[in-house]
Amino acid sequence: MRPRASAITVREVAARAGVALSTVSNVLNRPEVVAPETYARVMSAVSELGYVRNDAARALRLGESNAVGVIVSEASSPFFAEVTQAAGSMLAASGYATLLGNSVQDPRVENDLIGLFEAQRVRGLLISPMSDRPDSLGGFAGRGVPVVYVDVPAPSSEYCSVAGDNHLGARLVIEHLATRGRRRVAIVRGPAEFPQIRDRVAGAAVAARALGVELEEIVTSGYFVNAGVEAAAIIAARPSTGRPDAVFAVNDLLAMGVLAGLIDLDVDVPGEIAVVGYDDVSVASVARRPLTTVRQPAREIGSMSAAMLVDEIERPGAHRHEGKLLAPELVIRATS
Amino acid sequence: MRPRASAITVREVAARAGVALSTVSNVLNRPEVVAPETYARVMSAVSELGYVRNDAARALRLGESNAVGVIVSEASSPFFAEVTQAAGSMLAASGYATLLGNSVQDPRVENDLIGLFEAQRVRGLLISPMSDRPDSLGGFAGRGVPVVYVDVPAPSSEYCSVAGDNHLGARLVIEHLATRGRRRVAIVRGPAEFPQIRDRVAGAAVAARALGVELEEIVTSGYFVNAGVEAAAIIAARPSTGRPDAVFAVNDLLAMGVLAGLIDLDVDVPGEIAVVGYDDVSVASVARRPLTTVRQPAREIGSMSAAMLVDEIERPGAHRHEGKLLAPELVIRATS
DNA sequence: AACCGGAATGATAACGTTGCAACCAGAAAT
DNA sequence: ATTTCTGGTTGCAACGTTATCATTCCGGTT
Repeated sequence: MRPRASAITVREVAARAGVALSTVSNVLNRPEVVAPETYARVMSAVSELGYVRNDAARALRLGESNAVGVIVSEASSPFFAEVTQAAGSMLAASGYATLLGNSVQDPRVENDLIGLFEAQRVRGLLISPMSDRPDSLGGFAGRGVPVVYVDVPAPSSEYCSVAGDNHLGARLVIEHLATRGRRRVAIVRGPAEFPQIRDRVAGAAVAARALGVELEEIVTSGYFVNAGVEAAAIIAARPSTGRPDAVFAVNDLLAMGVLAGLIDLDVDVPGEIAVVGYDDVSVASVARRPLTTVRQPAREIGSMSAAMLVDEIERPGAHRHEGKLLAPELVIRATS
Repeated sequence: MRPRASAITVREVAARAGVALSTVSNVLNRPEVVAPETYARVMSAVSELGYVRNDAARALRLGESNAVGVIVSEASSPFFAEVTQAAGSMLAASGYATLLGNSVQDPRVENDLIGLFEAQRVRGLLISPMSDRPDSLGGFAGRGVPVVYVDVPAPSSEYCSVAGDNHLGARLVIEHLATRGRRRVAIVRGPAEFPQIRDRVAGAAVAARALGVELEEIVTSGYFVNAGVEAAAIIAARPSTGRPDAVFAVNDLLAMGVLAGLIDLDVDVPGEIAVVGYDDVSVASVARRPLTTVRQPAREIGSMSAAMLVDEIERPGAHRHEGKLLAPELVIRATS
C-alpha cells in the first residue's frame, strides 16, 4: 500500500481556498449553485495548484466513464483511418473520449481489447469485428452497454450497424468488367477472413454466375501492397492462355500492388488484364495507372455510426436499432 | 446518486463462491497464496457470473493506471499509422494498454488530449507534438510522469526522444538532386508548421546553399494527395522557363500527388522535373512512377520510443534520458 | 500437554470523487 | 417576535478495488 506519493486532490484545493471539499466539487460540476466570489477563489486555487481531476475516482463514483471504445481490425489501412477519424471527431463533439484499439487482424488481440474496454467500463463500443459475432462481446450486451457494428452488418437486431454494401459493390465490379467484355476474373484477397471480404467475394460470385463470367480466387499473403505484387507475379508467371483477363482485388492497396506488379512484368493493363480495387482511398487516383475502384463513404460510415452510438447511449428508451447499408459507387478510371 | 444498476462486483463473486471478498481479490491478484480448491471454486464463480474487474476502482486504489497515452498529429498518415502500430504492440507486450489520441493537426485538440490523458492518470505519454513544446505538457513533468517525444527531438534533456534525422534526410535529397544536375528545387509543403517539416525545410536550405542550388518554397493546401495535385497545377501553369527542375515534397502522399499531377499535365518526370518524397510509405513504390524518397525507420521509431517509455516508467531511478536520432536512407527509384 | 510455525482465509481501511441531506445565516413573511 | 424561506455551504456515505494486518486452523515439535 503505497499509492502515488504527491497528488493534488480536491481536498488540497479546498484547504487552499478555505472552503469545504464539497464546495470545490460544486464549483467543478455545478458552478451555478456557488457564489461568484467563492467560485473565483476556488478556481484560482485550482490553477495555482495545478489540480487535475482524477477520472478513475470520478468514473468509480459515477459508475460509468465518459469514454467509448473503438475497435478496428487494421488501423493502418487508409480506409479505416478515415472511418476512425470521422467517428472520433463526432464522438469528441458529443463529449466522449475515444479509446482506439487496433486488433491487428488478430482475433486474440480483438478479444483482449474487448476485455480491456469492458474493464474500463466504456459507455459504448464501435467495432469492426474479425468475425460476425465475436464471442467475448456478450458481456457488453449483458451489461446493457450499446455496441454498434461498423462496416459490417450487425449479426442480430439488438445492434445498430453502419456498413457499405459490399455485396452490391462487388456486383458492380463484376458487371462493369462483363460489359467491358471480360470473361475470366481473378479475385485477389489475403488469407484472413473478414466479413467484409467474404461479402465481396460472395457478391462477386453471384454476379459472375448470373453473367456467365468465370471466377477464380487467388489468395495471397496479406492485404497490403507487397501482397498485391506477389499476386501479380503468380499471374504473370502463367502462360498467356492461363491468365485471367481481369483482376478484382478486394482492396485498393492490394490492387495497386497487382497493378504495378503486372505493368513491371510487361503485362498490358488494361489491354490484356483489367484491374479493379475497392475503397477508393486517396492514393488510388495516383497509382501506377489511375485505378478503377469502388468508392465507400468512409467518413459517413464513421460519423454515422458514432451518431447512432451516441443516440443509443443518451436515449436508451427512445432508441431504435437500425442497420444502415450505404450504397457504394463505382469509380471508373484507367485500369478497366 | 444512482450509480449503475446491476453490476457484478467482487462481492457477488465472493458470496457465490462462499468466501470472503478479499479471498477473491487474492485469487485474482496473487493466486499462489490461495488453496487450489478455493481457487477453482472462485474462478468458476467468476466465469458463471461473468465478472469483469472494474479498472476505475483498481486504478483509484492503486493510484495509477496501466495505460499509456499516445498522441500523434495525424493518425491517418501512413507513416504515423506504422509508428503507432509498432509502439502499440510493444506496449501491449509490456502489459500496458494504449490510448491513442489523434490531434488532427489542431493544437487545441492536442491540448484537450493531454488534459484527458492527465485526468486518466496515464503512466506515460508518447507524443509527436505540433509544436516543440506544448504548453500543457507541464503537468506531466510536475507529476513525474514520463514523456517521450516521437519523431521530434526533445526540447530539453528531461525527456527522451526518438526521431528520424529530418535535417539529414533533407540534405540527402538535395545532394542527390544536385548530383543529378538539378539546380532549381521547389520544396512543397502544407500550411501547418510541424517540427518535422521545419527541420526538413531547414536541412534542404542548408544543403542548397552549400551546393549553390536555388530553392523555392511552395505552400499548398495540406499534406495529402490532393494538395500535391494542386501544387503540380501551380508549377505546370508557369512557362517552362519559370519552372523548377526538381520538386522535393515533404512527404510521400504530397509527392505522389505532385507526380501524378505533373504527368497528367504532360510534364516529363523526371526528364523535365524530378520528384522526391519523404517517408517511403508502402504505396510509394507503386505510385504513378516508382517514387524516389527517403526511408524512415517507422516501425523502429515506434517500438524504440515505446521501449524507452517503458524503461522510464519501470526503472525511474536507473533510467537515463536519451535522444535517439535515427539515420534515414535515400531510396532512389524512377522519379529522379 | 503446551507450544509453534505456516498456510489459508477474512476484516478492514483507504484511494478521490460526487450527490444527497443537512445545515446556517440572514431576509422576508406572518 | 416567531416562523418560513432561500441562496450558500458543508458533512457524509458510497462507488469497487487492493494491501495490510489479524485471525483461524492444522500438523508437527519440544
